[in-house]
Amino acid sequence: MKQIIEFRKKKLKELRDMGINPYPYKFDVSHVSQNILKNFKLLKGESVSVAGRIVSLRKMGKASFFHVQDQDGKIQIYIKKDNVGEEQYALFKLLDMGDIVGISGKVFKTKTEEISIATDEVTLLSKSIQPLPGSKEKDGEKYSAFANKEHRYRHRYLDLVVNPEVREVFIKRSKIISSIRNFLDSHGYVEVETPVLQPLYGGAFAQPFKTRHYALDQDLYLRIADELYLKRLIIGGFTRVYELSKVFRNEGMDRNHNPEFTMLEFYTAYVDYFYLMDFVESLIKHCAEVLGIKTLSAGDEEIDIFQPFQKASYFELLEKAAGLDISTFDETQLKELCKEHNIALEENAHKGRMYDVLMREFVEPELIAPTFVMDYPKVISPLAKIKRNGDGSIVERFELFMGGNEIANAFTELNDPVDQRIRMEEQSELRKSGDLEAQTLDEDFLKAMETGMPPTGGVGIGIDRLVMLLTGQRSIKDVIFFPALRSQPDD
RNA sequence: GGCCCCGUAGCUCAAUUUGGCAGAGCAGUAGACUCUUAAUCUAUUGGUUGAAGGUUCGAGUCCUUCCGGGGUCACCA
Repeated sequence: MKQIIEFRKKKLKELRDMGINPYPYKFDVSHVSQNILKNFKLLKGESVSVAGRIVSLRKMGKASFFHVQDQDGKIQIYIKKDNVGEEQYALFKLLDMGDIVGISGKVFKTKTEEISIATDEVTLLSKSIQPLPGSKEKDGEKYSAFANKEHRYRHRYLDLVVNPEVREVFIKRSKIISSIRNFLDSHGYVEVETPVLQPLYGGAFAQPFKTRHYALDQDLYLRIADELYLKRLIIGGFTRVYELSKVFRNEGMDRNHNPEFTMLEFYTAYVDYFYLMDFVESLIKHCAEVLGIKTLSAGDEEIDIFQPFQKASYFELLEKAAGLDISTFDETQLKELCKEHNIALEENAHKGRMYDVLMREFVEPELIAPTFVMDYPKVISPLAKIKRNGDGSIVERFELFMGGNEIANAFTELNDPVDQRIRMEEQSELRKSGDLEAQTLDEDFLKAMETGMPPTGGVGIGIDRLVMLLTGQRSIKDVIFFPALRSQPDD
């Protein structure tokens, strides 16, 4: 390792002695590789210039081949001593895998029918002194691939250079996000920004990250949701707003959780959750359309995204799964039911918590085809409005499940300030009794709601999980460039 | 946080079962080679076996602790 870097530095010195700046300032690029490969007939024999990283190298005595990788592909370069002269070929001989070069030359096809560029001039654009991980491939099959996940996540730049399919996932991620923005913009939504640093956190059940503002001499929390601020904007007169940004939750990490993740929340005045179901369905179908996807694979099953999404009620699903009329159960009966199925419950678990646990155990993994689960218990939904024509224990809330994963969470928002105060007080009580994730009472928010909030529908969508679903990735770490890892002092 | 698995050269991996000289391919270096493509041929460098202790005549291998990762359960989205 040390010796490789020494050799590279020696080459750097040789290059400088030849009067070559190994780190020049610019290079004029006329074409990208994919463009040349697609338009060979037009470009055959034409002069082009490309730039990129050397990712394969077959040096021979007086003529050589290598591949240069640019933004979305790579192209073979042919360099012949007779064509470029002694000096240029000597420069070429000092190049290594990983160096960034500019090539100008003429487009042609080799004996073996590979579209290539015959070099007129090669320009070193950046000398690499750290070696790339070995990677060779034939017919798409990789040999000694760069596969160690930890190395890939810690050195994502290497992963991106060596594993082009990783780049594809992130290109798709970008497309999904821009298609969401386009969709919302074209439906009259205004993109807004609300505080990341908040004196009180709310809008979800989670523990926050805490930080300190020195000038204010005050503790602040990194937001766990955008909800309460976006509703303040609805109260202020905006009728359609969205925010697409990071939120932070101080909880365990695994295949489905990163401590910071990207969330979309949007709020629509004068609509209820029925409207939102249709809207979310169109939004997701729009993303799939932009990506050109028709089906998703979840385990062995193929899901048709363009089928109409199903709708089912929370308690119906739960009762069907358990074979019992659960909505009439009291706490003791629920506790026994959990016990029967070996589901662990914490000491202070309340009724809503038990519903939630049972749901997760019996129902959610079965929801493969896109399904809106409707009408949640009030106790686990302190910001949602009571179901019209109901008994008061159910709220108008839905979650969208696809492939067994929760993708969206939405309610007809509670806008009755008196009821909202009661619900927040209930959460406060739960908090006092030891539920660290119960929500805090936000007096300023209650005051805002007392000013009058229109009937409103609100949706939250976990973008990372949507991207996982639409790109077929099994780990959230594979849709986040730099996933959270414990820091390593050696690095 | 609990449990299970893993960590050996720049990369991919052997050697761990049964303790006995730390190895291979690729990458690198030197040389040959004017249509190669996992280029080829010849020669060759490269190691604190994640870290620290312990057992032993002897530890990559056994034991303890720690560090890091993966999986899973719990919690959550």
